[in-house]
Amino acid sequence: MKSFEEQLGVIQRGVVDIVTKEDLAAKLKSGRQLVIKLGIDPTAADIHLGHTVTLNKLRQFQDLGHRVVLIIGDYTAMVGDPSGKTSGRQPLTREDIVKNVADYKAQVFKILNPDTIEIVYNGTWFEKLTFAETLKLVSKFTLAQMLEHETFDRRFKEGRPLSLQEMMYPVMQGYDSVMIKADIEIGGTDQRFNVIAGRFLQRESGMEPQAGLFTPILIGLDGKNKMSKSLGNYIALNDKPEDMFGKVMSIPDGLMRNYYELLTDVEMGAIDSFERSMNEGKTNPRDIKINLAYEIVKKYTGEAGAKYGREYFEKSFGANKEVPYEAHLYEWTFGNTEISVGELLKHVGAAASNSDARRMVEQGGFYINEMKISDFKKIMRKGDMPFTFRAGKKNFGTFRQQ
RNA sequence: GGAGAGGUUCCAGAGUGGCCAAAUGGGGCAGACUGUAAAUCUGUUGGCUUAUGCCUUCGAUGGUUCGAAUCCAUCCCUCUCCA
Repeated sequence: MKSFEEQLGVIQRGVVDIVTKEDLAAKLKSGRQLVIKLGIDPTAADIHLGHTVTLNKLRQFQDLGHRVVLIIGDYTAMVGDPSGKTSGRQPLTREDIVKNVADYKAQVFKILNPDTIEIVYNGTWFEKLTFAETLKLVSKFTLAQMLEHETFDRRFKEGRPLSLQEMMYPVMQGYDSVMIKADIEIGGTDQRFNVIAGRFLQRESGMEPQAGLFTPILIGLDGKNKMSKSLGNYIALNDKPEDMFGKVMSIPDGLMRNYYELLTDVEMGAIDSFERSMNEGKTNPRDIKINLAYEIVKKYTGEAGAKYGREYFEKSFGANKEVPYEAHLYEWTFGNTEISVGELLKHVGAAASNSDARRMVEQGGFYINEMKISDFKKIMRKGDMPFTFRAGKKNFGTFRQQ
């Protein structure tokens, strides 16, 4: 096992808050193998880079030789997300959960080491709790304590709905920590309250409280909101390399440092020198971003994927750009031998409706064989194949007989 | 249990009988500019083989009316205060 100082250096990277530093230090100094906890929701199996921030941290702990426990919150999933507007989720069926977890594993093992990870469902203990035991657990908390949770407090003050069951979320998550005797819990800053509830319950149970390690919430591609699927500003682990590369390239410059630090293994010193060089005008920010995209894509799709992504990007948007029409091939799968361009746009997913397609065409965003098409009623025939099309910047492809 | 406020298009939020597919802002999309960055500017933003046309939409269902997001009834949901 590495020295205390070495461990701390690795652990602190990208971490915005530690509760408490003293507790963490004491645990690390003890020299024993620590239990590191991360809870996950088995609801959405589609992981994006925002989720990887904590996963990366977990991996670091694995590499340091600690015991990493991943808790699948099959019971917590019934409660609903306290931060969300939607309270009260539909309980997932056993099959849903099993499927989601399988999908989840396939993705997280791109980051985590499957050989040393422990995975447990919190239903293991929650399904055994009697109502009396549950009451006893809940009785440890007061309303005032709950209102220390900013999300609850704000909703309460703004007069928005706030259900009791939502308050079970921190209670349950805290109980998980008791059950696995967690030493350190990792989470985004939004997990602060829940992690502290864990410390509280552990102390109540006569245990040494876990330390909380908080990673920032990753900002999405828009540079403003947190990365999330529902906002559409995300990069999924399952994205194709070229899409992943392109998406990284579209982030605002100000986000680059953040992404380097949280999403890549590039040394902090190297990141600093990139930044310096950029600020002094020696390097085009674009090149630093290309490197960033390369690093990220490499992590999930390997060297080959990263190279392909970069080539694709440079061909599409570099100095002598040409649209890589060949990247998306379409066959003539229409019932008819004639089709309006509106139908075509809908078919390739560039437009949601005919009206949408019409708008795009009329606004000059549609090209067939590099020729701008401004007539919405233009008809394409099967015999016109092969031909290329482009609608806006992101939709393009080739229609051809396979 | 009682009293009051409220539920509008992706979001916020106007609209209180016809001029409302519904102001304004945000977001989205398209265009210009560019480094597929940021900022800025322009256009557009329910659907329909584009139409001084039709259909669907203003919590739900019924009703009044030539005509309803707007009025009435019932119901569902949220919040506030009181108990």
